[in-house]
Amino acid sequence: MIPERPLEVLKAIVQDYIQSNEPVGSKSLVERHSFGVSAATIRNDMAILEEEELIAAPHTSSGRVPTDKGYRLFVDRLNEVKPISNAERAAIEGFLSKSADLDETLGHTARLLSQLTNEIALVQYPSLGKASVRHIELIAIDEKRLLLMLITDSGRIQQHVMEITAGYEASAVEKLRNFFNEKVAGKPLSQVNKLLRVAKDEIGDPLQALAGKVIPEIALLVDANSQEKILLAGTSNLAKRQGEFPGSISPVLEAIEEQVVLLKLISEMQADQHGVSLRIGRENTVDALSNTSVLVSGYENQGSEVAKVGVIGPTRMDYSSNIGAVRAVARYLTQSLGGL
Amino acid sequence: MIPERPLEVLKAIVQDYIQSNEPVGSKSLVERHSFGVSAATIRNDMAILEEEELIAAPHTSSGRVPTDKGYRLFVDRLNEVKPISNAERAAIEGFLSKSADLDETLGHTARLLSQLTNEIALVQYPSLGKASVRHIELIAIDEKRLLLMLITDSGRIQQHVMEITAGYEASAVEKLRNFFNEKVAGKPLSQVNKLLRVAKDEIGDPLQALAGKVIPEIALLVDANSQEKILLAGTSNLAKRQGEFPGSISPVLEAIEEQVVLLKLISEMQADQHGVSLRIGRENTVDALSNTSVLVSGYENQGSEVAKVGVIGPTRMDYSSNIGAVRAVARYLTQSLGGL
DNA sequence: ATTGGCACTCAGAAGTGTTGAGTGCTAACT
DNA sequence: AGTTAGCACTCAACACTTCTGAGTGCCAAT
Repeated sequence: MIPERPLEVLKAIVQDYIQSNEPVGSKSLVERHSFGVSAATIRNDMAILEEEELIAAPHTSSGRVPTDKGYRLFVDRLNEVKPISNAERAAIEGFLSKSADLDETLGHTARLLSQLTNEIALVQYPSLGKASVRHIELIAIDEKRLLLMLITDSGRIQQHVMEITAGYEASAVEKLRNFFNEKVAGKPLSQVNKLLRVAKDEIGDPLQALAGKVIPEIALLVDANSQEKILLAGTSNLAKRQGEFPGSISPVLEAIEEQVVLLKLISEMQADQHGVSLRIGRENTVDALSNTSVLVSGYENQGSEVAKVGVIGPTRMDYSSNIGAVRAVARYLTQSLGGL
Repeated sequence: MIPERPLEVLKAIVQDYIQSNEPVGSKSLVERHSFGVSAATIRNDMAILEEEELIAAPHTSSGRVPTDKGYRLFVDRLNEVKPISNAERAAIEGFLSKSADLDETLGHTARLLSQLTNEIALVQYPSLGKASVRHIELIAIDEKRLLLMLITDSGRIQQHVMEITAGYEASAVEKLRNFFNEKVAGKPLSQVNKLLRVAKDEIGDPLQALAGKVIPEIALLVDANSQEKILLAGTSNLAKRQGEFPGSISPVLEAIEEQVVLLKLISEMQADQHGVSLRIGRENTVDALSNTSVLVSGYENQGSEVAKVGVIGPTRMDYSSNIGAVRAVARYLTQSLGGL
């Protein structure tokens, strides 16, 4: 077991390093914190920490830098989550309350979170899961075009304009709409395609042709809905803060633009006691992300967790603030979705 | 007047410099191009060019680099626009043909252009201008929520979900919709708010209350439509290519994220003989952009130019390819909008 | 257990050659 | 006239060295 003071020292090292991005030495530590002991004593404590591989020296006889393991211990045992400020709270509430539908809400959330943390924000689209159809709408825009809308109970509204070569009756559209809604409203998305295919044969002859054209388009909307997808925001933060990154940032950018990899990664992550889940450095199975930490929290809709929201940044990110921000945003997002 | 060969030399310098990002010297010039004369002669030509401030030396006795003026002459008189490749054409067509509504189309366009050029792409939303209402739609989602849609003849579809505290009749919604469309369909957006406000008083009593709630929300949609707005894509290209930029890139990022500045800048730009408009380096009135070139082309809707699309990159961008790409994308965008 | 003292280490800054790509100029050549 | 070879000159970039200071590890004294 590691005694108390060395742990305090670790905490101080992490904090100083996050702030300065410079390896921190015993002397500057005693200057900036009041341990009530001398630098030499701190050095002894640091020797213990190094023994435990919680800190490491970039080169012989330089200051120390926390290892992934060090950050991990810091986050799990030493770190108090900093609650977001009132100004931030106001920003979140103001931002999210303005959003009308799902796409807008998620887009706002991503941008908001990236501004709050100065990191890259990610927002996963709610998975198909138990989502079901609330409503299907068909609108005749003009003689040759039909607007299709699919509204799910998760609040997502999707639309698609389709061309109709042959003309059609205005009343036909309305009949078709009612017919579709009768069949699929309230049904889970996963069943819609099958239901519609079956329904097609039941339909009366004057509508049959039109229905044949519309149904595949609805299927496309449903598929687009079930596609797992991640929204990113603030990638330009990376460019701005590039000096804080060891090595090049291009591989990082490439990795996070690779949706599949990212989806796999965050789907593996399960919330811990803070209500968030964190992968530090090499804990990420993705090689290009070995210098970054990924921090996510789940958000809910209809009472069950549907997807994740979080940030990606250098391992030396400000965990206190970021955990607070991600947690708060996830909470407000859940709340905001409840109202859609 | 500058004689022919020196101009050829300038052309070669620009091309080599764009390719290598290194100051180019007389010797490497004769090696890579066949001028049929010796390096010494080229040096004499370069002296002329330097006299004219078309090229400059970053430091005494190093290779030369084109000045803004040099790029300008190159683009105006020496440069043949490289037509886009078949593969690129296919990519554009494939990409844009898939888009359903305006937002989607513009989003795709921005991403496409940034991929095509490896620069930051910008797409300006069509200005209100002569756009008019094609259709207003009201859809009852459930007892307490109403979905508002505004479809303009520029193909833009906007939606907003509003909460209704008091209940309402299903038929009332339909009546209201018909009423609204009667009043404003086909009318210019700029008149919609006024028309609706007047119409409100004409409406029968059972609908009055509901109309009173809906009309302000429609006004919001109209306003959102008239707001000038720019879409950016590929800002992470900057991070990847950062070595090609002199100095830091942060100010550049900040400048282009400042929509107002950017809007002012591109609204000043008028197409030249290539069908595109180009500001090179300090020709941009914005200080932070003195090392970048802004290249835009107008795109049309309903036969009149509505807004601009283009790229931002280092002054040493590949003008040949980029002009081709921007032009092509603008043309396809116009075409694609015609079909909405 | 803590501390002052001290020898030791090493990255980074500052200073010192060396090299080579590149220039500008002149005198000779066509 | 325009072109060219030749040559002295410049200077960024690189390699190499020296210097410095923040930092360590260890030990003997408290």
